[in-house]
Amino acid sequence: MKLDARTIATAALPLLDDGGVDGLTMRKVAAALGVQAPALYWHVKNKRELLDAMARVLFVSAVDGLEAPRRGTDWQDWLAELAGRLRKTLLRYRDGARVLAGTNVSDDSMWRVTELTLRTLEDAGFSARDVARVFPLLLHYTIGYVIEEQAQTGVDYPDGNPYQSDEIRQSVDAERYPLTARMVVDLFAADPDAEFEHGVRVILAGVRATYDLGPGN
Amino acid sequence: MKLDARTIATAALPLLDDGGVDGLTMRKVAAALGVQAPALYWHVKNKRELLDAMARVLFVSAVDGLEAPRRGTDWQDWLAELAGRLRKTLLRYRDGARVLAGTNVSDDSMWRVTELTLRTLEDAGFSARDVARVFPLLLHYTIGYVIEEQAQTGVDYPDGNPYQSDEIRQSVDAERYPLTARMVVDLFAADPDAEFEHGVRVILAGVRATYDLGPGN
DNA sequence: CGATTTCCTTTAACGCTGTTAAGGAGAGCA
DNA sequence: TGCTCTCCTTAACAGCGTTAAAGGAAATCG
Repeated sequence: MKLDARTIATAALPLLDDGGVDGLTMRKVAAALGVQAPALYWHVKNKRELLDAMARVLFVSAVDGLEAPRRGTDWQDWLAELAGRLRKTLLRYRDGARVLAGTNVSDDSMWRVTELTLRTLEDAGFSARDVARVFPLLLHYTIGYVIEEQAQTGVDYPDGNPYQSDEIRQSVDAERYPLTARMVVDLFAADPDAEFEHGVRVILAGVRATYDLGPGN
Repeated sequence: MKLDARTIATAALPLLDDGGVDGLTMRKVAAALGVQAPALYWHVKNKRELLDAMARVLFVSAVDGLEAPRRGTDWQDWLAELAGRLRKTLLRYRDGARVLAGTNVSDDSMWRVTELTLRTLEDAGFSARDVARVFPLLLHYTIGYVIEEQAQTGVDYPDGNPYQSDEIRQSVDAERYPLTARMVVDLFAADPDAEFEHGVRVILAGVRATYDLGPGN
């Protein structure tokens, strides 16, 4: 097999599923490729760069095949789908969001999807200034949401994950904090997909309400 | 000095500033307390638990002294201030957001501020169901934003931080992606405080637009 | 009072990590 | 043949989180 940063990163991603990002070692990655650990350093400067490459692969696969909104498609639906795609991709591997978070992804596909987004928003009538703020807003929310989401199922707690609903339920004093107690119950009963989508919709509603839309919208 | 999880965590936080969370070692923390590394394990089960304790200290100090909105204070201003406080606290130490992100903070003060938020929103006329969604929304955005923010100044890249504006500017093809090229320039010229505040305001506008407010609001 | 127990720390050591140094096998080319 | 370039190997290093075992100080007990 031909080795390069991208193939290494691609091989490394599934390894996240046992042990998460903390459990990912150069030796494991090398073994998965049938190679010794130092061999990786020919293609990748260090582990940080491997993680960057993994983040890139993740992002690219999230926006792969993404096209400009078809005529008649609402810009909000299009953005919601983009955020949903990104989330689904991050959820495919344990700690996916932590891998992407704060990583410098400067791939061509990154700029391609950014440009697509900006153009979509400009077409919808937003000013250039406003447009530049929407994409980061959605991105930050998505990453924050998924990090939290994956933390709930991810971390290996030897004796009882404290994210377990029962654990948390018991830790909040229902006498003093009745609203919180009820919220916690609701939160664990909620469908994460719907909850995320809902958050995106709220943000998009905020975008709509905040910015001046040009004539015709 | 009396040692316990909280004092250890408090001593550990400033150590984040050199090396970030990846450079934080039990031995360094121990040294800062004038003690040998294994001594920490009497007070803390493992490093994960130390990081949890650090996250708790961070969160507690963020909401310390927080009070319900004074009469006449808009609920939106109050929430914006809460988010701003959290951000400022996370920014005090390198990788502060990464430390907090996805950590299980089940401190009493966590529930106190949650209850405060919920009550504030209920007073503003929101339904219980809707109310439970606003707090996570702001939290996720804030964490996502600050992680990104700290990544830009945090990571040690030996030769040139690729988050540097010049680096990124050059990596985007201004011919094919003109809107993106302009956005990148704007993004680096922007004031991060204002940008964050703006994002919060958009979200709050979305909240206002999305949910039914009871009579009188 | 000495003996015992409890609490907290120490020293020593374990297996594992990321990473570097040095060298070798093979291809392409002179 | 011999040189060079590419890519992998083995060996080794310092440093990591963590555990085991022992020690010392202070409180408790008889």
